[in-house]
Amino acid sequence: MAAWVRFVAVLELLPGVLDSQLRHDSGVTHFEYFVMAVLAETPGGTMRMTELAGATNATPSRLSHVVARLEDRGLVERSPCPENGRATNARLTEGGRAKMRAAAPGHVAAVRRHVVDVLSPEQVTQLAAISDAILGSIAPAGPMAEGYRRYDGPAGESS
Amino acid sequence: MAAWVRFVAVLELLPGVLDSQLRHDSGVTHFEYFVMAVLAETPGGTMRMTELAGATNATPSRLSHVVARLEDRGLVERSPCPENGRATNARLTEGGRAKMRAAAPGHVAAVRRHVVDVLSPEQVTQLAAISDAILGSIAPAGPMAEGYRRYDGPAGESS
DNA sequence: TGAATCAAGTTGTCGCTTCAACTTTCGCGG
DNA sequence: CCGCGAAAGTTGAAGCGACAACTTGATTCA
Repeated sequence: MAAWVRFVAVLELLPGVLDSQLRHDSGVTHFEYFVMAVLAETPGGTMRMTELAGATNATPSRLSHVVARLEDRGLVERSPCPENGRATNARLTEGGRAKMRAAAPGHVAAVRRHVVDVLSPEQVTQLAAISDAILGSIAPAGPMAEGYRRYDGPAGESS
Repeated sequence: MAAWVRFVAVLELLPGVLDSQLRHDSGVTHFEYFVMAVLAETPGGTMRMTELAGATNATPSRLSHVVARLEDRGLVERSPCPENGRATNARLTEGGRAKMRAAAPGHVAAVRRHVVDVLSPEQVTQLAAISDAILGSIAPAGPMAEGYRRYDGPAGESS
C-alpha cells in the first residue's frame, strides 16, 4: 500500500518533469516528441493515423489535434492515403527530423538521469516486466497495437 | 530501452484508467480523490494548503483550483488559519467524508485489479523501490514533504 | 445496385493544469 | 515604527486532452 502511494507520486511527477525538459530545451511536449519518434523509426517516416494512435497510446481525437499542431509548425505533413480514401498518412518532414535530431540528446539524457541511471540493471528489467503486467490489464491488445480501450466497468473479465 | 517504451505506455494509460473509473463511479477525478484521501487521514481532516500541496505532489496553483472546486461541491471547506494570517486551512466536510466512503471501495478494487493483482508480491516490493529511486531524482525533498520542484536544467548534480 | 452499417478522421466544446501576475501577511533590519 | 523582501494563496488567461457529434469513404448483404 505504501508502494502504491509512491508509485502514484511517480505517475504524477515524472510526466511533468519530462514535459518541462523537452519544452524548455526544444519547444515540444513529451507526447509530440513521442509521436515524432515513432514516425522517425518507420521506413519513410510515414504511418496511418490509426496505426500511429495505437503506437502512441492515444485516442484518435488526441492524435488528430496533436498532428494538426505539428503540421502548423511544419514538423509533420498529412496526406490522404491513396489506397484507402478515408485514411490519412502522417509523414515526418525534414524539419521534423531535424527537430528530433536536436531534441533527442537532451531528452535521452533526462531519461537516463531521472530514471535509468538511478536504477540498477536488474531494476530496469523488473520495471519492464511490471509495466508489461500492468499494460496487460489496461490495454488488452497490447501497447504497440491497435485495440486500445479505456476503462469500461467494474468487471474487467468477460461477463 | 524497450523497458522505457513500456513504462511510458503505463505513464500514459494508467492515469486515464484511474480517472475514468473514479469519474464514472463517483464523479471525482483521481487527483480530487487523492486530495480528500490525504485530508481524511489527518486528525480533524484539516491541513494547511501548502502542506497539502506537498503531500499530493501538486503546485499551489493546482491545489488552489481543485480545492475551490471541491468547496463549491461542499466536499471541502476552507478557513483562514488563526495562527498565521496568510495561511489557509482546508478541512474535509462530512459530505466529503461520505463521498470518500462511497468512492473508496471501487477505487481500491480498480487499483487491485489493474496493478496489485497482476503483480507478484515481490514485484510490488520492487515497484516501491524503483519508485523511491525515481522520486529521489525528481523530488529531492521527498514526495511526502514540501520542497518539490520542477525540472530546472540539464545538470541535476551540484556544479 | 442500393441502402444500411461500419471504419477513419476531424471538429467543437468543456474541464483541468500551467504559467505569470497579483494580493495579503509575516518577519526583519534600520 | 516603517519599509522591504519573502511566504502563502489566489486569480485569470492560455494550452492541451476528453468526450461526443459529425463527415466521408468503404463494406456488406439482400
